[in-house]
Amino acid sequence: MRAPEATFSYPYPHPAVTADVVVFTIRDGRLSILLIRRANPPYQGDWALPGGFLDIDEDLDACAARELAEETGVSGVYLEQLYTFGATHRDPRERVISVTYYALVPQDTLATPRAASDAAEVGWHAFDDLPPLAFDHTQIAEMAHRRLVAKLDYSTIAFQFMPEAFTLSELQCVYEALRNQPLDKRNFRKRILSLDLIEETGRMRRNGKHRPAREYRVRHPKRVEIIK
Amino acid sequence: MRAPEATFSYPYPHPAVTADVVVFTIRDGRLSILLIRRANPPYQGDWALPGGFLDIDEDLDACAARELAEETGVSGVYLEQLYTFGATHRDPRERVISVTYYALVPQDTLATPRAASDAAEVGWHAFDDLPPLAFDHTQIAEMAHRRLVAKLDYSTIAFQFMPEAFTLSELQCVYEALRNQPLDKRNFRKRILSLDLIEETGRMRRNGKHRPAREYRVRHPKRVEIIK
DNA sequence: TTACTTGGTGTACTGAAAACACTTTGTTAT
DNA sequence: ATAACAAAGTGTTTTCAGTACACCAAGTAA
Repeated sequence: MRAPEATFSYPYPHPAVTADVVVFTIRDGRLSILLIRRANPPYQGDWALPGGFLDIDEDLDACAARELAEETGVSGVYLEQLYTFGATHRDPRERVISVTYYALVPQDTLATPRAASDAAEVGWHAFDDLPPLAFDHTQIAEMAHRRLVAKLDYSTIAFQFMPEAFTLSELQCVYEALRNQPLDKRNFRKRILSLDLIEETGRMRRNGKHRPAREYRVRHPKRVEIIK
Repeated sequence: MRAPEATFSYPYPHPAVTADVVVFTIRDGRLSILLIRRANPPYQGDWALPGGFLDIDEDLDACAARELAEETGVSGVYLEQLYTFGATHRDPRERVISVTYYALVPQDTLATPRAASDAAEVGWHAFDDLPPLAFDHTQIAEMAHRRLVAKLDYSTIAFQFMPEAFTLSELQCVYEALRNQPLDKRNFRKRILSLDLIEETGRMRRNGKHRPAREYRVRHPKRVEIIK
């Protein structure tokens, strides 16, 4: 812990730098993001994106991953830099530059995330029904959403939402939730299988009172590729 | 001017923030970028991207535009945020976060850019024959190039390289320089004209000892649109 | 055994991109 | 004047990927 009376001086004014993360998942067939309720001013009691200040000897990506792990317990997930927000008065305390990231976590990890550090509460919120957010976080979440939807069409990013084993119907539900429109089952399966990026596990999944479905796994789970 | 003995103190260490810009143009049919030779340490005498420190009451975009104008005299061009680089020791002086941008300027603006401020020299360099660059600027330039090439396929970004009036052959040369491969003339013209984004000026261009070409202009020069 | 629910499969149509060669119009040299 | 040259300009056919579309299979539960 740093002594509170220590100060750090520079010949020119320096902004503070934070990393903030938009964590997406699919819950109950709806695209959702993870929010924390702020325990302290400013915007005390409001919902906000998880994130926090950059340590002076820490890489930006590491800061985003650390804040994500500290505030949600998630690690090892897909994390990508989104954009850097730096409007002069976006934080009332001091000049703050926010380097933002977005993360994709598999369905049903973290059914009930625990509150930690400076969060009074943590919870999933359906993206199409977000509460008002602190700072410029609504704008950040919207940009992350646009990027995610755009990447659906030319990358394999959607696989990052899938658990280790899944069925083609489950994968189709993810695509439908993200694009917000139904897809033809035969065309969808043809297209996905032709990418040759998933393979059968050999097991079957019994999901209800009907015919069981084949289980698949992603061949290279960590990799997000550009396609076409 | 700020008094040199003034200092600015914070209870936690703060990084410095810069904006650096990769300025692209097409010169003699080759994709080129604008570099400055550093007048001061570190990396004194080396080539580097134009850029500089963020003023504490200045937006990030404004900083990039200001540095671009100060060091090259260019303004009013297409400028887009690229990525933020913040590896811990990318600058030997102190922790520096670089918010990078890329800019596209029309062919033949700035045939001979003038050196200014902390640049000993300014010059265009063909992208496929760059000198070693200071800091992590080679990495930044390569990322800007990947982004530019990717955007060719799904946006109208290439028009930003064109002067007010141009011929279809000139436009095709730009696409060929960026993709580094020849294109079919008939298919190219059909595709470009079907976008309905350019119109004839009514004038003809005499470019040599052969048939003159129709001149075109962009309908909405400032706008970069996503297509398809 | 029947009704129900989701899993799983193939073909025909449509529209966009790719391949491809010759005529036109101006300039310059003889 | 005319012939040689150089880049401008112009349509059709082929190919491939995306879309539309309907029925049988396999398990569960009453």
